[in-house]
Amino acid sequence: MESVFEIIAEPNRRAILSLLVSAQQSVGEIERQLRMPQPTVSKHLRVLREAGFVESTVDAQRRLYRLKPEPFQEVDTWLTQFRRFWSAHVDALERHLDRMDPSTPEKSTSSKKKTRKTTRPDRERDKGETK
Amino acid sequence: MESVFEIIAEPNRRAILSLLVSAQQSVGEIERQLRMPQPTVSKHLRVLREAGFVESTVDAQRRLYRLKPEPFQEVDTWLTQFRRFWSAHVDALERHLDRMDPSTPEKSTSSKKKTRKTTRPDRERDKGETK
DNA sequence: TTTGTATATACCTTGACACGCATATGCTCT
DNA sequence: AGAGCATATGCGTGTCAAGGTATATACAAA
Repeated sequence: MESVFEIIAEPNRRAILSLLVSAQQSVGEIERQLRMPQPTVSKHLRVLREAGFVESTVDAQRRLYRLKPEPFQEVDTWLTQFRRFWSAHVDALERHLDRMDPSTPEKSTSSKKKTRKTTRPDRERDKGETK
Repeated sequence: MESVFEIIAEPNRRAILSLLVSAQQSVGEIERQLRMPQPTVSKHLRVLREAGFVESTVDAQRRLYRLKPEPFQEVDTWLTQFRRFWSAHVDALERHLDRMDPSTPEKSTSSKKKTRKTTRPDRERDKGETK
């Protein structure tokens, strides 16, 4: 189990991580909310723990798990190299939309500077290939 | 092969994607730069294409592959839910460092407002558990 | 100590990929 | 048409990880 990417490739693990965003949780709570058998939860938590995604503290018989930030930052760092690229694409799309915008009917590469957060997706994607 | 996360879990595929950031490449160029057998490259490209990470155009016998932005945005969107969390942690670390900063020796929750890009990692991580 | 609860681990089976190798398809040039 | 290059695909194999079931460990309460 090498990289952080293999860790988050597993849907159940992503579910666990999402659960832990709101607050720390015990194994039992995770088990109930996600409706998965306890050994499964424990195994995934072990993987997540060893990969540094979570850490746990002992509370009597319970173990409380919470998120750790580093691996997420690692993913984000990887993503960085593609950001320039995709924001360029977004800009291209934007120019294209500007061009067909009735409020700027002529050539104009647009004059209103929009403060764009390059980190956000511009639209949802639900074109085919879901299966 | 469901999610984008499974796609990028494969190291060779990530290598291919990184290669394509700089410019579009033919299969043969990828093959040579990454030193992997041609069928392997083609197979990974197929997966990447079907997942929407790349698209190709035909140039005689060559096929030129280039990146598509959408799947990366999808990963970025997923990461979003954890950003608040990890920037909170960075802030906590920051406050902690402030507290032991000789220039602000007393209580002070710091007064200098630093413009922080929450999207960047604050440090490298290479603590144990790599295996 | 016994019983109950919470969590971790061991063992087994199954399935999904990734790879190597061989081969097919497609295009170009002579 | 035939030779040669570029890319795709099919098949057999090995590996590894996920899930299920059973069991072990640890703590708590009686």
